[in-house]
Amino acid sequence: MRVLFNIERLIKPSTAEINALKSITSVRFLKKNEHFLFEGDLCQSIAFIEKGSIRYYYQMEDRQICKDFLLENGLVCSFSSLFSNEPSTIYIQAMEETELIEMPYEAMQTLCEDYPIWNKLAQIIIQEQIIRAEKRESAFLKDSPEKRFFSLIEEHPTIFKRVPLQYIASYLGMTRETLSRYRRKLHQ
Amino acid sequence: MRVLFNIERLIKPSTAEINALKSITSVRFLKKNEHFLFEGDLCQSIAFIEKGSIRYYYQMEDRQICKDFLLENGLVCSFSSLFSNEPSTIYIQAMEETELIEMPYEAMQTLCEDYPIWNKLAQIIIQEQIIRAEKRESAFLKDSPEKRFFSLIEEHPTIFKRVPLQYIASYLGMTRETLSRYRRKLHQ
DNA sequence: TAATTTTTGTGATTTGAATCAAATAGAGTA
DNA sequence: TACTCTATTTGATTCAAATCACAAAAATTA
Repeated sequence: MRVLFNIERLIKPSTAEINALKSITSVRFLKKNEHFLFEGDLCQSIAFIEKGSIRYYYQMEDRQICKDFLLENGLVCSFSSLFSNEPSTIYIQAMEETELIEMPYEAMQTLCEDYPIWNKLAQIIIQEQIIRAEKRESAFLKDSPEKRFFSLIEEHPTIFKRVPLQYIASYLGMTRETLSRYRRKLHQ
Repeated sequence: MRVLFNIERLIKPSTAEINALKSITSVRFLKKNEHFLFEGDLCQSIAFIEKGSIRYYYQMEDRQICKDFLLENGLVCSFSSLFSNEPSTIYIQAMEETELIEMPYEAMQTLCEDYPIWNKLAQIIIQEQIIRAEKRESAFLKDSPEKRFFSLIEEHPTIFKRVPLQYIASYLGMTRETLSRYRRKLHQ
């Protein structure tokens, strides 16, 4: 698993610890446009992206708004549903054929109790979420839509090759037309 | 401590557990406009607001932007500085005379190792942060500035009595003039 | 209390992004 | 390959919020 390879660079689990982790994971395939989670569902598991891409979106009356994209090694989960045990307010959907390594949250909690190393990893993951959220908030507070566009191009140029532009536009808080105009500005 | 009173409603710590918690706390007073943390500082503690109010803000070249406000029972901390061990990108400042119950993060980690109940509380707090961050992000994605203003009025009407309007305006991502116009709309 | 400073409110104007309306390009399918 | 459907681009127009300029109110300070 690509995911394990990356984890192993971060922390150094023993074979026993790895096997314990593996024992609670399962592989799940999503076809293009298939959903991992619907609005109203209870999120009860987390998953790593082994291959493919995922988007999170809010369904409004007349349009969809992307909250996030994830590529390989990304962690798929509606944390607010998982933690509050309330129905999800977002949809989570595969944008390409996607392979996930999934684990039930309950099994994960037991694993973390039994293996401190995985508890440590869980903590790191949660902390990353908070850091990510702060960055995202600051982008909306400090930057203009135009600035957000140029920052995204700089930090994640690959996104533009794998994600439909209309999704990116709503992620940046602008219309497709406006995104298109910034892209034009960029090329000439 | 008001904070303890609230914690006790959430979980049921024993006297020994409470004493262990108390042993790592200290009281800290901030005068109006005094800072809890400056940009560039390393955040190494967390604090509860016993009395008073706090704002978080980014200092731009020509203006300040409020990222957040906290009142009594609020948890004061630059999580991204604390978790990443990097200098803070925000200022944290008292808006009124403020009394804090502070604890060093390191001592807190030890406490959490020794007393599972406090580890549990720490987890709950972290989870709340993530839920809060998701709500805030969705407000920027889904709502217009006007909608954000009316939502804030509904959810936290008291804020308007304790927080200067210019701070609230930047928190909502608008100018003071625009906020002033929405307020007028509200009154007549 | 008056004087000063800071904050908030109001009107006029500008501007950046949304909306509306096609046109073009591209992907998927028969 | 042609046909359909969807995504993207482009232009014209509208609109909401920013900016600018100043007045009024409130808070601080002398």
